[in-house]
Amino acid sequence: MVAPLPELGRFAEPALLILVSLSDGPKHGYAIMADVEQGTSRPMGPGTLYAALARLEGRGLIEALTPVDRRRPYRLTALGVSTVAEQLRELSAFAELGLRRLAETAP
Amino acid sequence: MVAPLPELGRFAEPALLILVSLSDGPKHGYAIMADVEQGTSRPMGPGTLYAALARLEGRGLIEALTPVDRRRPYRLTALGVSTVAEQLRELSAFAELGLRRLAETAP
DNA sequence: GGTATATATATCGCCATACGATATATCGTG
DNA sequence: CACGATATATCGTATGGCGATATATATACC
Repeated sequence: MVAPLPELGRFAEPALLILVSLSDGPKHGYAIMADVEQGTSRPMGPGTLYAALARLEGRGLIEALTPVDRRRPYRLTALGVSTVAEQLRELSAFAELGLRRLAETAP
Repeated sequence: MVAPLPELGRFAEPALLILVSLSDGPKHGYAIMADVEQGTSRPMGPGTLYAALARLEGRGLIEALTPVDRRRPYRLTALGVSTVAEQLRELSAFAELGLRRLAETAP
Protein backbone atom coordinates (compact mmCIF):
# COMPACT_ATOMS: atom_id res chain seq x y z
CA MET A 1 0.00 0.00 0.00
CA VAL A 2 1.50 3.27 -1.13
CA ALA A 3 1.40 6.31 1.14
CA PRO A 4 -1.57 8.52 0.34
CA LEU A 5 0.39 11.42 -1.13
CA PRO A 6 -1.68 14.24 -2.52
CA GLU A 7 -2.01 14.29 -6.27
CA LEU A 8 -0.55 17.28 -8.05
CA GLY A 9 -3.81 18.51 -9.47
CA ARG A 10 -4.39 17.28 -12.95
CA PHE A 11 -1.11 15.59 -13.53
CA ALA A 12 -2.51 12.84 -15.70
CA GLU A 13 -1.43 14.51 -18.94
CA PRO A 14 -3.66 12.34 -21.09
CA ALA A 15 -1.98 13.30 -24.36
CA LEU A 16 1.40 11.95 -23.37
CA LEU A 17 -0.11 8.86 -21.75
CA ILE A 18 -1.88 8.07 -25.00
CA LEU A 19 1.18 8.64 -27.13
CA VAL A 20 3.25 6.36 -24.93
CA SER A 21 0.55 3.74 -25.05
CA LEU A 22 0.64 3.88 -28.84
CA SER A 23 4.43 3.55 -28.81
CA ASP A 24 3.76 -0.16 -28.42
CA GLY A 25 1.96 -0.30 -31.70
CA PRO A 26 -1.53 0.70 -32.91
CA LYS A 27 -4.41 0.43 -30.45
CA HIS A 28 -8.05 1.39 -30.36
CA GLY A 29 -9.54 3.65 -27.72
CA TYR A 30 -10.75 1.05 -25.30
CA ALA A 31 -7.42 -0.75 -25.39
CA ILE A 32 -5.62 2.52 -24.69
CA MET A 33 -7.83 3.12 -21.67
CA ALA A 34 -7.05 -0.33 -20.33
CA ASP A 35 -3.33 0.03 -21.06
CA VAL A 36 -3.06 3.41 -19.35
CA GLU A 37 -5.04 2.31 -16.33
CA GLN A 38 -2.90 -0.78 -16.07
CA GLY A 39 0.35 1.16 -16.30
CA THR A 40 -0.51 4.09 -14.06
CA SER A 41 -3.32 2.79 -11.84
CA ARG A 42 -5.03 6.02 -12.73
CA PRO A 43 -8.14 5.32 -14.78
CA MET A 44 -8.76 7.50 -17.80
CA GLY A 45 -12.46 7.93 -18.54
CA PRO A 46 -13.89 8.06 -22.04
CA GLY A 47 -14.45 11.80 -21.82
CA THR A 48 -10.76 12.39 -21.33
CA LEU A 49 -9.69 9.77 -23.83
CA TYR A 50 -11.75 10.55 -26.90
CA ALA A 51 -11.32 14.30 -26.55
CA ALA A 52 -7.57 13.84 -26.34
CA LEU A 53 -7.57 11.44 -29.29
CA ALA A 54 -9.42 13.98 -31.43
CA ARG A 55 -6.94 16.68 -30.48
CA LEU A 56 -3.94 14.48 -31.19
CA GLU A 57 -5.35 13.52 -34.57
CA GLY A 58 -6.04 17.15 -35.37
CA ARG A 59 -2.43 17.95 -34.62
CA GLY A 60 -1.19 15.16 -36.82
CA LEU A 61 0.51 13.22 -34.03
CA ILE A 62 -1.68 10.15 -34.51
CA GLU A 63 -3.77 8.85 -37.41
CA ALA A 64 -6.85 6.67 -37.55
CA LEU A 65 -6.60 3.29 -39.27
CA THR A 66 -9.49 1.59 -41.04
CA PRO A 67 -11.93 0.33 -38.41
CA VAL A 68 -12.19 -3.39 -37.74
CA ASP A 69 -15.55 -4.40 -36.34
CA ARG A 70 -16.39 -1.73 -33.83
CA ARG A 71 -12.76 -0.84 -33.21
CA ARG A 72 -11.17 2.34 -34.49
CA PRO A 73 -7.44 1.87 -34.06
CA TYR A 74 -4.94 4.72 -34.06
CA ARG A 75 -1.24 4.70 -34.74
CA LEU A 76 1.53 7.22 -34.22
CA THR A 77 2.56 9.31 -37.20
CA ALA A 78 6.24 10.02 -37.84
CA LEU A 79 5.69 13.40 -36.23
CA GLY A 80 4.03 11.64 -33.30
CA VAL A 81 7.02 9.38 -32.81
CA SER A 82 9.55 12.20 -32.82
CA THR A 83 7.34 14.25 -30.54
CA VAL A 84 6.96 11.51 -27.93
CA ALA A 85 10.65 10.78 -28.04
CA GLU A 86 11.54 14.44 -27.55
CA GLN A 87 8.97 14.92 -24.78
CA LEU A 88 10.13 11.82 -22.95
CA ARG A 89 13.77 12.84 -23.15
CA GLU A 90 12.93 16.26 -21.71
CA LEU A 91 10.76 14.65 -19.06
CA SER A 92 13.44 12.19 -18.07
CA ALA A 93 16.06 14.91 -17.86
CA PHE A 94 13.72 17.04 -15.76
CA ALA A 95 12.95 14.19 -13.37
CA GLU A 96 16.62 13.35 -12.97
CA LEU A 97 17.45 16.98 -12.32
CA GLY A 98 14.80 17.20 -9.65
CA LEU A 99 15.84 13.99 -7.95
CA ARG A 100 19.46 15.13 -7.97
CA ARG A 101 18.51 18.43 -6.38
CA LEU A 102 16.53 16.67 -3.69
CA ALA A 103 19.36 14.27 -2.93
CA GLU A 104 21.93 17.06 -2.71
CA THR A 105 19.90 19.38 -0.55
CA ALA A 106 17.97 17.14 1.79
CA PRO A 107 20.27 14.68 3.56
CA MET B 1 18.71 24.72 -32.26
CA VAL B 2 16.05 22.20 -31.39
CA ALA B 3 13.56 20.98 -33.98
CA PRO B 4 10.25 22.85 -33.75
CA LEU B 5 8.21 19.98 -32.37
CA PRO B 6 4.66 20.77 -31.41
CA GLU B 7 4.04 21.32 -27.73
CA LEU B 8 1.74 18.85 -26.03
CA GLY B 9 -0.87 21.38 -25.01
CA ARG B 10 -0.41 22.66 -21.54
CA PHE B 11 2.41 20.45 -20.50
CA ALA B 12 4.13 23.02 -18.33
CA GLU B 13 2.68 21.57 -15.13
CA PRO B 14 3.52 24.66 -13.09
CA ALA B 15 3.02 22.95 -9.75
CA LEU B 16 5.75 20.41 -10.30
CA LEU B 17 8.08 22.95 -11.87
CA ILE B 18 7.73 25.10 -8.76
CA LEU B 19 8.25 22.22 -6.37
CA VAL B 20 11.41 21.15 -8.19
CA SER B 21 12.65 24.72 -8.19
CA LEU B 22 12.19 24.81 -4.42
CA SER B 23 14.04 21.52 -4.03
CA ASP B 24 17.16 23.65 -4.26
CA GLY B 25 16.21 25.55 -1.15
CA PRO B 26 13.75 28.37 -0.38
CA LYS B 27 13.05 30.91 -3.10
CA HIS B 28 10.68 33.80 -3.61
CA GLY B 29 8.30 34.04 -6.57
CA TYR B 30 10.42 36.06 -8.91
CA ALA B 31 13.42 33.81 -8.35
CA ILE B 32 11.26 30.76 -9.10
CA MET B 33 10.13 32.34 -12.35
CA ALA B 34 13.71 32.98 -13.37
CA ASP B 35 14.83 29.51 -12.29
CA VAL B 36 12.07 27.75 -14.19
CA GLU B 37 12.57 29.80 -17.32
CA GLN B 38 16.28 29.14 -17.14
CA GLY B 39 15.83 25.41 -16.70
CA THR B 40 13.06 24.81 -19.22
CA SER B 41 13.32 27.78 -21.63
CA ARG B 42 9.59 28.00 -21.14
CA PRO B 43 8.75 31.25 -19.35
CA MET B 44 6.18 31.06 -16.56
CA GLY B 45 4.20 34.31 -16.26
CA PRO B 46 3.15 35.78 -12.95
CA GLY B 47 -0.44 34.73 -13.46
CA THR B 48 0.54 31.09 -13.62
CA LEU B 49 3.10 31.37 -10.86
CA TYR B 50 1.24 33.10 -8.08
CA ALA B 51 -1.95 31.15 -8.62
CA ALA B 52 0.01 27.91 -8.41
CA LEU B 53 1.90 29.12 -5.32
CA ALA B 54 -1.35 29.89 -3.55
CA ARG B 55 -2.71 26.45 -4.39
CA LEU B 56 0.44 24.69 -3.25
CA GLU B 57 0.42 26.58 0.02
CA GLY B 58 -3.24 25.76 0.52
CA ARG B 59 -2.43 22.08 0.09
CA GLY B 60 0.40 22.27 2.59
CA LEU B 61 3.14 21.37 0.12
CA ILE B 62 4.97 24.65 0.57
CA GLU B 63 4.98 27.27 3.31
CA ALA B 64 5.68 30.99 3.29
CA LEU B 65 8.66 32.28 5.25
CA THR B 66 8.82 35.73 6.82
CA PRO B 67 9.23 38.29 4.04
CA VAL B 68 12.59 40.01 3.63
CA ASP B 69 12.25 43.38 1.95
CA ARG B 70 9.74 42.86 -0.81
CA ARG B 71 10.49 39.18 -1.12
CA ARG B 72 8.11 36.50 0.09
CA PRO B 73 10.13 33.29 0.10
CA TYR B 74 8.58 29.84 0.15
CA ARG B 75 10.03 26.56 1.22
CA LEU B 76 8.97 22.95 0.81
CA THR B 77 7.19 21.35 3.72
CA ALA B 78 8.02 17.77 4.71
CA LEU B 79 4.90 16.75 2.84
CA GLY B 80 6.10 18.78 -0.12
CA VAL B 81 9.44 17.01 -0.15
CA SER B 82 7.95 13.53 -0.06
CA THR B 83 5.40 14.51 -2.70
CA VAL B 84 7.99 15.84 -5.15
CA ALA B 85 10.19 12.82 -4.60
CA GLU B 86 7.31 10.45 -5.24
CA GLN B 87 6.09 12.36 -8.29
CA LEU B 88 9.57 12.50 -9.79
CA ARG B 89 10.14 8.81 -9.26
CA GLU B 90 6.86 8.01 -10.99
CA LEU B 91 7.68 10.46 -13.74
CA SER B 92 11.14 9.05 -14.28
CA ALA B 93 9.81 5.50 -14.39
CA PHE B 94 7.14 6.55 -16.87
CA ALA B 95 9.65 8.31 -19.13
CA GLU B 96 11.98 5.32 -19.07
CA LEU B 97 9.12 2.97 -19.88
CA GLY B 98 8.10 5.09 -22.82
CA LEU B 99 11.61 5.41 -24.18
CA ARG B 100 12.08 1.66 -23.86
CA ARG B 101 8.86 1.00 -25.77
CA LEU B 102 9.92 3.36 -28.52
CA ALA B 103 13.34 1.78 -28.81
CA GLU B 104 11.92 -1.73 -28.95
CA THR B 105 9.17 -1.04 -31.45
CA ALA B 106 10.64 1.49 -33.86
CA PRO B 107 13.90 0.23 -35.37
C1' DG C 1 -33.93 -17.49 -24.02
C1' DG C 2 -33.25 -13.83 -21.14
C1' DT C 3 -30.41 -11.06 -18.36
C1' DA C 4 -26.17 -9.35 -16.82
C1' DT C 5 -21.44 -8.04 -17.93
C1' DA C 6 -17.68 -6.66 -20.90
C1' DT C 7 -16.44 -4.32 -25.00
C1' DA C 8 -16.50 -0.07 -27.61
C1' DT C 9 -17.35 4.66 -28.94
C1' DA C 10 -19.53 9.23 -28.47
C1' DT C 11 -21.02 13.55 -26.25
C1' DC C 12 -22.39 16.95 -22.85
C1' DG C 13 -21.30 20.06 -19.11
C1' DC C 14 -18.96 21.79 -15.17
C1' DC C 15 -15.16 23.53 -13.11
C1' DA C 16 -10.22 23.92 -12.42
C1' DT C 17 -6.55 26.17 -14.16
C1' DA C 18 -2.93 27.74 -17.45
C1' DC C 19 -1.53 31.91 -19.18
C1' DG C 20 -1.42 36.49 -21.22
C1' DA C 21 -2.29 41.15 -19.97
C1' DT C 22 -2.24 44.65 -16.84
C1' DA C 23 -1.32 47.19 -12.59
C1' DT C 24 1.60 48.78 -8.94
C1' DA C 25 5.64 49.64 -6.16
C1' DT C 26 10.60 49.79 -5.20
C1' DC C 27 15.44 49.66 -6.09
C1' DG C 28 19.69 50.58 -8.57
C1' DT C 29 22.21 53.02 -11.99
C1' DG C 30 23.80 55.99 -15.67
C1' DC D 1 15.37 61.82 -13.05
C1' DA D 2 14.40 58.42 -16.17
C1' DC D 3 14.71 53.79 -17.34
C1' DG D 4 15.17 48.99 -16.59
C1' DA D 5 15.20 45.29 -13.34
C1' DT D 6 13.07 43.43 -9.33
C1' DA D 7 8.88 41.90 -7.08
C1' DT D 8 4.07 40.81 -6.22
C1' DA D 9 -0.91 40.87 -7.27
C1' DT D 10 -5.20 40.31 -10.00
C1' DC D 11 -8.43 39.82 -13.76
C1' DG D 12 -10.38 37.58 -17.89
C1' DT D 13 -10.55 34.14 -21.16
C1' DA D 14 -10.21 29.85 -23.18
C1' DT D 15 -8.59 25.27 -22.89
C1' DG D 16 -9.13 21.03 -21.41
C1' DG D 17 -9.56 17.32 -17.68
C1' DC D 18 -12.89 14.43 -16.03
C1' DG D 19 -17.27 12.60 -14.41
C1' DA D 20 -21.73 11.37 -16.07
C1' DT D 21 -24.51 9.60 -19.38
C1' DA D 22 -26.04 7.39 -23.65
C1' DT D 23 -25.89 3.81 -27.05
C1' DA D 24 -24.79 -0.51 -29.30
C1' DT D 25 -22.97 -5.11 -29.68
C1' DA D 26 -20.83 -9.28 -28.21
C1' DT D 27 -20.22 -12.76 -24.72
C1' DA D 28 -21.25 -15.44 -20.75
C1' DC D 29 -24.09 -17.48 -17.48
C1' DC D 30 -28.16 -19.36 -15.33
